Amino acid sequence: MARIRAVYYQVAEELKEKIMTGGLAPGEMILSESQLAELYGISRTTVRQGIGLLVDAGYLYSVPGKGYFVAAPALNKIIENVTEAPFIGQNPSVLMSKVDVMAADELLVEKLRVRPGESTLRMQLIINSSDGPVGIDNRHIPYRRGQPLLEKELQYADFPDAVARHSKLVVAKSDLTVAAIPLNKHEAELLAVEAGFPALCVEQVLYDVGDKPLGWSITKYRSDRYVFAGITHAYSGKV
Amino acid sequence: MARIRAVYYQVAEELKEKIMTGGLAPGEMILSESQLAELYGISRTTVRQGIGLLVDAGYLYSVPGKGYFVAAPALNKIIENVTEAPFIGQNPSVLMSKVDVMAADELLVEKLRVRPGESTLRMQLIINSSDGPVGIDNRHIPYRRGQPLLEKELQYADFPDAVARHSKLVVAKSDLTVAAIPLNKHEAELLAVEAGFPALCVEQVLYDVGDKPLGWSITKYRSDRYVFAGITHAYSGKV
DNA sequence: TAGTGGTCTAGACCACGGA
DNA sequence: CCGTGGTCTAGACCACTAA
Repeated sequence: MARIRAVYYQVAEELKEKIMTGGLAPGEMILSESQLAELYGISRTTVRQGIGLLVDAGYLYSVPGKGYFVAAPALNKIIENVTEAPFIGQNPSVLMSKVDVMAADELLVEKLRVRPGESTLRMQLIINSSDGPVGIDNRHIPYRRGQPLLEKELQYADFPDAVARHSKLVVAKSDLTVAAIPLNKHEAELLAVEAGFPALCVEQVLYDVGDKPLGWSITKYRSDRYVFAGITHAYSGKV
Repeated sequence: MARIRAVYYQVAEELKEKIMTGGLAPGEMILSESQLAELYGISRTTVRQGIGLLVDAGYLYSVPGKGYFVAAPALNKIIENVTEAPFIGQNPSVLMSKVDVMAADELLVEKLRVRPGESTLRMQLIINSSDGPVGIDNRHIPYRRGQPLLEKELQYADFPDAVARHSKLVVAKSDLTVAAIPLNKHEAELLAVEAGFPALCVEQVLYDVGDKPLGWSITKYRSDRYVFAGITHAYSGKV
């Protein structure tokens, strides 16, 4: 085997090619590790390294005691989110319009699992483009006594960043929902449209490694100036 | 080392623990492969296997010639999509309301990159729950001469499935956008609301391995009966 | 020059599946 | 029983980084 790329990488590419061109059908078993090692004149370890790439990428799966099988391709439900592109309009900028500490109401108790009445940091940010207002972002973080309010940190970073900096904890998970809602009168005013105008409502709850809520953000975008976009793949990167 | 789990797995878990409890800060270099091998009394290969898990999961990254470093945790932009949960209402069912072959208009030429006027298969599906209509799904697939119309295949499978079966090609990628739009009079009638009612509009273009469009689906959901939901993680599965 | 991660070898033993 | 993948060892050479 020539050494343009690593040998294990070539093994992976060759197998992938056989799979993608139909030489190996879904459900079919491929040659065993030992057979491939002998076929290519390389060690079993190297064969395993190549096959490992294809398993990780979703082309193959292993059945211990039997062998490797070609996986049925299926668009998995993993979305690579593109957050920058969807702005319709240029030069997005963010303006912190309100910051205060409020007592947790029912909604905050539910979202952040704090005690009713507990102090909560609330921020409102207006997202603008050169064409005018795009969205309103309302962010809520449980207030920790003695934690200074670093506005510049909270303002400029994106929400997960801001929360991680403020809470000094690792944001490990987030739940995300995207919905369509009509804007109420106040929101519509801020976004320079009439009440009832449809908005794209992106809500995100951030959690630490122990599933404790660290922050809650709800952003309402003018539907004519923002869309939520992403890409899904049947096979994941590499090889 | 006891053999409750594989040794390499224990190595990964121990390192992960050190990272998550702050014993190892982001940007910090960990012990080298050889040092860990000696420390645990195992081979370098086994250490590498364990470290590999942490690299894949996003806890560590390697700098050849230098060492492994603790990665700064960041909620990545990968979303595990939950498609089943978001139905508000029970017992979703799908009704194929229209199937025909149409000549490609401008929109179809853009989305499916077919020639203007080319035959295109069009389907309209109404999504219902026990509470009433939820959404309208419009699906478009380039028409291939001699490809029989297998309604039952096209109706019951989800769109990527249906396209894969019909085109007999692997659906490898899809572009997805989620937007908020007001329903027009006809759509509003089908969904039993008044015109202008906000809808969540989920659009998906499916591509084969060569980025050739295989199908285009645009679904409009009643905003009070459907939300788009997902989960994001800073670290990906395993260990 | 010494140490690092990246690649590769030629073995070994194990649990498991199937004939 | 033999073949499979899963784990593990004890080496080797390489390209690269840093002192």
